[in-house]
Amino acid sequence: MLWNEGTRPMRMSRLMVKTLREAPAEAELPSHRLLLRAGLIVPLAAGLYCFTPLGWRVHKRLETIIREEMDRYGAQEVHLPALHPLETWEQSGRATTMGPVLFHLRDRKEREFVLGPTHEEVVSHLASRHIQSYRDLPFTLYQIQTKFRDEPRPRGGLIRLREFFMKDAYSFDADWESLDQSYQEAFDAYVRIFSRAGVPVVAVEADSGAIGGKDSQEFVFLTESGEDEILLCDGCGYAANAEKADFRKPPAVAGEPLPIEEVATPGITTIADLAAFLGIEERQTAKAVFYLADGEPVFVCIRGDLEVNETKLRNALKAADLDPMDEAAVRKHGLIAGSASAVGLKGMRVVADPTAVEAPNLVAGANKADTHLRNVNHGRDWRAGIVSDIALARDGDLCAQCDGRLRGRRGIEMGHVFKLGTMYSEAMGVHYLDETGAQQHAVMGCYGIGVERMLAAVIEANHDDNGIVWPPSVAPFDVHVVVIGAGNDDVDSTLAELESRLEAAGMSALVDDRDDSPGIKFNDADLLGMPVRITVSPRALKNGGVELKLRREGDAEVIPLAGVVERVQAAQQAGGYGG
RNA sequence: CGGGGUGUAGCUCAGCCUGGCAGAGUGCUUCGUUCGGGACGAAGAGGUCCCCGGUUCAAAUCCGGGCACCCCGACCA
Repeated sequence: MLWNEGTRPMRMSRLMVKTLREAPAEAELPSHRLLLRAGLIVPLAAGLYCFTPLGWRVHKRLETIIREEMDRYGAQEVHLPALHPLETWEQSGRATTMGPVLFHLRDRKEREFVLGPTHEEVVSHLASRHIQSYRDLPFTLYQIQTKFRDEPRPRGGLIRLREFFMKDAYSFDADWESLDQSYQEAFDAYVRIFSRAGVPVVAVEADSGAIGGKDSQEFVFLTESGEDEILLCDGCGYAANAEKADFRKPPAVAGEPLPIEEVATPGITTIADLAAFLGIEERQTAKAVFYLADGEPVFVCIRGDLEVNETKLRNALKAADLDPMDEAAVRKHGLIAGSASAVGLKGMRVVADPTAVEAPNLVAGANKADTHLRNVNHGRDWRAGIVSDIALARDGDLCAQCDGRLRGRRGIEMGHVFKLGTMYSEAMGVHYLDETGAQQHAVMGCYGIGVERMLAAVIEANHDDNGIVWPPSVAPFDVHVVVIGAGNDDVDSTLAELESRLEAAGMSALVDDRDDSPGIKFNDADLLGMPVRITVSPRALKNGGVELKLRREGDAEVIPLAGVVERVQAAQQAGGYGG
């Protein structure tokens, strides 16, 4: 649990760190500001940071927690190359689907390589060399390794990097039932990892993409500054990424189909205006949205009171790429934005949400300006090529599973567990012979955790106005010793005694021996955030010992030197993060 | 890639509009006084004013182009 047992306490005067009184202007997130102010990281370029000794110690402790929990359930650590031949990515087809995020390079013989953004292909290659029989399954491999992604927008300090450490694990099973168990083991390990590291997370259902796959869950750290929209039911435990979230849609206004008729709607181009103008509800209208799916025009229709979920739409279309049409494309395909409908539409695919198909007598566009149609009915007036749930769940919507309501929250994805299935084992040739001698593809799962992102979240979740408040499990040092009055014989001898006691107990300590004022030292101690602060000073000695203060609590107390180790241990236990 | 913002001392920023000695705070060095919550005095060091080009007697300042960084959206751990 303590990798640095027996090491001498680190002297602040020797530690390669410089705290900053003010954070650089570009840093906005608390974690970003504190990482820079405490000198844990130093920027090199957008999305690239150097870790200082202090920052790297935290990184290593997080890695240790991850390794222990992965090893605990039998996952086996490996190391895979970060440099991959381009052919490996062509073999899976992801050289094109992941195209823009891949960093490309060539060797001296002009052979093309990429820097690995993830390792499904390579681990599949490795596994394929081993797996021959069902007797070789199941197993889970993992590594903690650098990933490279040419992100469109690195951001938030350690939140979104171009080079980062990921703990990525891959399970190989003979069938889906066995995968369920491997998946559950990984899931349980993740719960323990985040709990130990002091990162509160919620597991939410996530989109598994158009590439097949089955269950997929994300471990999300809830924070206003998060980039993901999460929906949580206030009634049952349902939690899902907005991309995936299911909800109960309001019922349609019932009625027998009436004859279609044109109505003049001068200047009306939005659903809200249309409903107000005609004195009807938004759910009595049909909303039209236009997309380009892999370059092909797609007409999308949904009931007017709902929004389109682009992830669900992409999946329904099995499209790799989906973008809303810009004005030029809208014109090019002869669509009238604000007055469009699928009635009489030709030359493009039509995708509809069931709500637009089931509701009778909707008001839809007439495909000419300032005009709409009343009483449009699916089947009679238009027909969708694809009918699929493409509605976006929003804050306040009804839960699909209980009578509760969904609440929208923001969050950052810390980890992802995903039942991949056989996509990669088919592409990369990972197969085995079953009991009957038939060739089968291994069923895979993959499980990722972003280490730096987790570090940032630890700080987001554990800080106050004065600085970081490390959970004992990941603090760079167990104890921060502030020395006041160095040169005084009693202070010097007490410090020496304290240091040897801490060392003997296997506790790591940072000793602020700098020739600075007490105020500077106390403020730095708060900023750096070690769980326990011990002050050695003439005043404390006069009061019978050294002063001990917990970072997460306000008051200090003087205790005899002999009681220090015991108190520090108690504080570590009380931290609530099983070390 | 679209939109917005910023670039001047290690850090935070002023100066730019209205062209004319490159500045403040903080940090750093030295000396002295201090010594329990970012002390005080004195003396110093520190600059490609993001880059390239243009205008001008003269450019941090005006004009053109480029780059970098940050923030918001489409993607991910």
